[in-house]
Amino acid sequence: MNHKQLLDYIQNFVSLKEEEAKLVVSCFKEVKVKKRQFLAQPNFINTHRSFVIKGAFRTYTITDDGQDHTLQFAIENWWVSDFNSYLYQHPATLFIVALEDSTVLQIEYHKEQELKKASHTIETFFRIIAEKGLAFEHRRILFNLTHSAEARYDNFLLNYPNFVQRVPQYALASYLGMSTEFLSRIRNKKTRKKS
Amino acid sequence: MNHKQLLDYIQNFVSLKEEEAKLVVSCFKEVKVKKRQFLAQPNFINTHRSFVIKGAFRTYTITDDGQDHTLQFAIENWWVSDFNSYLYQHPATLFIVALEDSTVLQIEYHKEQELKKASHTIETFFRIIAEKGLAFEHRRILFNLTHSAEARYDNFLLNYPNFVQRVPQYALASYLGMSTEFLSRIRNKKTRKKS
DNA sequence: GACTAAAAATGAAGCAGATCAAGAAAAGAA
DNA sequence: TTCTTTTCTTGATCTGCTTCATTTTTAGTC
Repeated sequence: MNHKQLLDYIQNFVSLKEEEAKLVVSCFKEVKVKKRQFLAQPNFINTHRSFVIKGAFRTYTITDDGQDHTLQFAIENWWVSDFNSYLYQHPATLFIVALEDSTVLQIEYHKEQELKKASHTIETFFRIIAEKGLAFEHRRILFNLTHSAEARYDNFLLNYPNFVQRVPQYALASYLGMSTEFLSRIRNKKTRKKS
Repeated sequence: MNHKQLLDYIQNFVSLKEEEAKLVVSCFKEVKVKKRQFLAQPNFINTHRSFVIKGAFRTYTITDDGQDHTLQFAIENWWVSDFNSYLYQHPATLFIVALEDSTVLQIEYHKEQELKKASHTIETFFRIIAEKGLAFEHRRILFNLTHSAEARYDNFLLNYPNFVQRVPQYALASYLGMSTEFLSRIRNKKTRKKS
């Protein structure tokens, strides 16, 4: 049962009572997505947010000049959505695409509101993950402001070594704010050094 | 009474009962900070977070090569802290300096935990501001990834026209991820165009 | 109002990283 | 296995932005 994975994840942060756990489970429905399929697209509202059970996703936008920019990746036990679209229930600006055949658990926006209203503990859980997300993005912004392209790549490699193999290089480059070509050069320089 | 300003702010998001309002008020203490004084410094834990009643602050770091990078500004009705230090109660990496003579209301970390535990509504409030903060930083990261230095400045000007006068230009430049000189050139180009 | 210190402006030179173009390698599909 | 498409690599050239050095302007202080 895939809901166990979600409950385990939640219980890292808070302890749910029996009924709360049941309530949570009843609000999430399983969805399977094949590689290259989309979970969300610009102009459509993100009526759901998704918890990744298995697989990997990329959240990105395409600018007028055709350039591709990655805002986020998500693998097992991460959440994925166009968060601005979800939070404000406005049309999305981002694509969310599956990088592998994936399974997610989805909750509908209004169901989430009900959950948070019904249980102080669940409210606490959502507060905690929002705060952690915010702290994470602060670190990211600061690191991006203060480091070169190469240092950003090194840092990513250090923090998410397992991630790198699962993500196409052009996507990683655009996440780190550099061109595919430049990331290719950085990598090439490193492998030459090592050997 | 300055606590009214805080309560009004909170009640934009949730409705507090009489006792909850009193409880909140009892947890915040007023602190005055003169221009150029520090609210926080690297290596010290942010034991408090601050709600700005009056004045302006800048949150920044200085890299080994002496460069100054601004993570955040805060004016009236904004929160200010080294959020990673506050959330995890770890030593800070950021300076927080007053850009003007300022007044803040401070809450101690453990008091905030108690507040959130004591009241579902207050928990909801903190969840909401964390979510809004997260959505904001997502927009910021995406905009930074997808736009040139000049466009980033234009966007800031558009969204925070009143802010620009209160913030030194070198600080704004470092917030927007460009050198002071380059921002100067951008501005100069614009004023020449207009006249 | 004169003096001092901090911030902003300006020119010249340099560079990190982008762009363009073309080929090589890898992954999917039939 | 072959064919097709996508991804990655590599070289050549270009540019947005930085850095450095100096001057001008603004703000703060006695």
